[in-house]
Amino acid sequence: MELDERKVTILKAIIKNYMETGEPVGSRTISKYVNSKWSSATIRNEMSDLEEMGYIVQPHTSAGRIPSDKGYRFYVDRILEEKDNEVTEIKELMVQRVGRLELVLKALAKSLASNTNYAAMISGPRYHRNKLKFIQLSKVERGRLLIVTVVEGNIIKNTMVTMDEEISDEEILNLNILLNTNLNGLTIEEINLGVISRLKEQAGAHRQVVDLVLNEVAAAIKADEDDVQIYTSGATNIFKYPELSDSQKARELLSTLEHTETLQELVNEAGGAESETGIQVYIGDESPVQAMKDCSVVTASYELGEGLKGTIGIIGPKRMDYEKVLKTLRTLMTQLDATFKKEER
Amino acid sequence: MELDERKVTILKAIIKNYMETGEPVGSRTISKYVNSKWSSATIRNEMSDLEEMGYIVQPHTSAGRIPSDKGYRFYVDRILEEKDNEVTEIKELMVQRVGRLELVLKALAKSLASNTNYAAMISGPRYHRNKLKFIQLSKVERGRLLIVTVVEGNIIKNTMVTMDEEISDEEILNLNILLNTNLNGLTIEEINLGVISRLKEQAGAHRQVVDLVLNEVAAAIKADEDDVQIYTSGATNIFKYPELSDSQKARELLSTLEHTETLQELVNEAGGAESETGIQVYIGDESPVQAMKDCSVVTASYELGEGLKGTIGIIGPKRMDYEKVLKTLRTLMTQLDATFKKEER
DNA sequence: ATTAGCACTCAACCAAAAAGAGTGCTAACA
DNA sequence: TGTTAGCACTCTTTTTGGTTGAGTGCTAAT
Repeated sequence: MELDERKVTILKAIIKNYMETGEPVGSRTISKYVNSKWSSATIRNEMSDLEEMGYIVQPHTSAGRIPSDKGYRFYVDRILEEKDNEVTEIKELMVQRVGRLELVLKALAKSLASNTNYAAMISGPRYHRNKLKFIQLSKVERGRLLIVTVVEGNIIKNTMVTMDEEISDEEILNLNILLNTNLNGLTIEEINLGVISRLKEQAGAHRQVVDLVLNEVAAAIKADEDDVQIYTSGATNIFKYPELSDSQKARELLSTLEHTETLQELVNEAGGAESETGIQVYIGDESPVQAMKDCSVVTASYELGEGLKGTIGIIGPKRMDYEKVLKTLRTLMTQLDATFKKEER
Repeated sequence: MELDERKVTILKAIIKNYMETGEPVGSRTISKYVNSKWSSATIRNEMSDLEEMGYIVQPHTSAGRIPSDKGYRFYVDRILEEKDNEVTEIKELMVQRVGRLELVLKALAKSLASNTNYAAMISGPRYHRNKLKFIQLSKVERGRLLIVTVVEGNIIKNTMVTMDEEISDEEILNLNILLNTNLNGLTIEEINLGVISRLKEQAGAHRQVVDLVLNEVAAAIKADEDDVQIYTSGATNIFKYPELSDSQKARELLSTLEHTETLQELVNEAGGAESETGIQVYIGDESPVQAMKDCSVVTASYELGEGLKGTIGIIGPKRMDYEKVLKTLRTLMTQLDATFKKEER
């Protein structure tokens, strides 16, 4: 059977209507919806075909139809593409203080969630393979050393360590120079035994401190690789959609959103499967996260400077307003890119 | 009417039983519960009295009784006090890396939530009136300056700024010395015009940089005063308690837990009303947050070093296991104190 | 003062009935 | 031949009414 123009029109109408109401839609409704060009009986016939072709389903015999995953997929793949991508301005993003990445991400998630009325998720950049850009030791007080590490992408880590050994300001200065000249531009993997022993040699009396510092730096970065920070917002938005808000489903979903380990998978998947635009749409079972099989998930990966990547996700009902979400994400990507590029020089 | 011993026994039994089952408890149940000393009829009479006195209520005419807020209050105030405060060991806290306060707090919230099966909330320390301990400027690359600020309590802030002006390593060294000697030990409020102009004078050619730095430091600290970070965990635990998990209530509660602004009030209140132990119990309407009127909230304030205070909260059903929660919090306080004191030297 | 007993209340449960929404099919129509 | 009106049918949802059982309040006996 072929998907002729009328079928497409009707399918479109069904999906659109269902997205608005969340209720199964019947033939009469559609008949009125598409300007009474066809009677409900005709629509019924067409619907019957569409069901046979797998684009829509009936929750039960005497109910209207709702789009199947395949239906949504069709909608996303074909119908949305036709539209021109007029870029609407997203509400001015609160990206002012880029030094404080954490806050920016949180704010971003929040703004996304309240803009779309879905749940939003955003992962901090993954740290992997990043080059050390700058190390700074400072003596904050007797026996306490502050280690500041900056890697490419301007991500800053602080670690405070306590030392037994006493160390003078001048010695710290020298250590700083030593560390920076030897380590800058290296990735963690590249700081191997050879580099370390050379460092220690040059450190002279303070090889212990060097040891300590290297450990801490490694640990700080390591810890972050394991658990990339993930921020969520608007989780409770799902209560706005009756089909998701029965106790059982809601609980499962919210749980998943709370436990970032599971979201991690989503991030990995999204970061891995490179689509052209960096935007991925998972409908129902397509989602890598089982708990979201009744939802749709749209992910986008953003980039901040030298290959540092993070992921943004919108989680909502299958009948989410794909058009708006995609538009929003696209705009956001553009803005983020612009912001970070400017910041980067 | 007086609350004689028998009434207390019965009230206690009602509360305890209700806390276990979550169902209204009837006279027969209690009759058996307290070792058949009194018949159900007697219990009924007593219950009738207790209801009149406001300690228990009937959800509807032919149901058992459940404790009222007043009933719980009685339980918390009187009955728990009697128990000896044997301190049980809390599961070993993951407080290893105190440099990264954020992670510690998150982990703490998580552990609390999973230990108690209620929702947990923890606020970072409030920043107010804290003395600057250390400032460090570093040139990360051409035209980019990293400002690291440490205040008492070892809370570290980073800010990255971009400068037009070029500045040499040596000049930065001097600026560092200048800033530290002039600002150390001062609170933000104390850095007034006088201090600033003196600083600028001494800065010579680089008064612009000084300006920039001071602004950033002020902004960094200011921003934090406004929105103290609050971390929550185990929000979905509330689904474990049927009386809280109907869609409407759950939604409201979860929303509140998600929007930290409201929690802020809780933190302020808890921090303000100093009880002897620093632990506060809010039952139902007593809570400063309206959305929690069907819950009980237990807050505790902890201290980390020089007057830096934060708040921990447990949010659960009114029939929460007060004994366990209080015990857990008390132990936690002790451990936190110990940890931070050690860390502090 | 305590308790047994009984009448009464009310949520919860269940089944059956009615209502309503929507379909599929057939026959008529343009 | 494609479209449509109409009707019988299906299935969910809502309503209704009856039943059950837990639990109470009151009274009268102990």
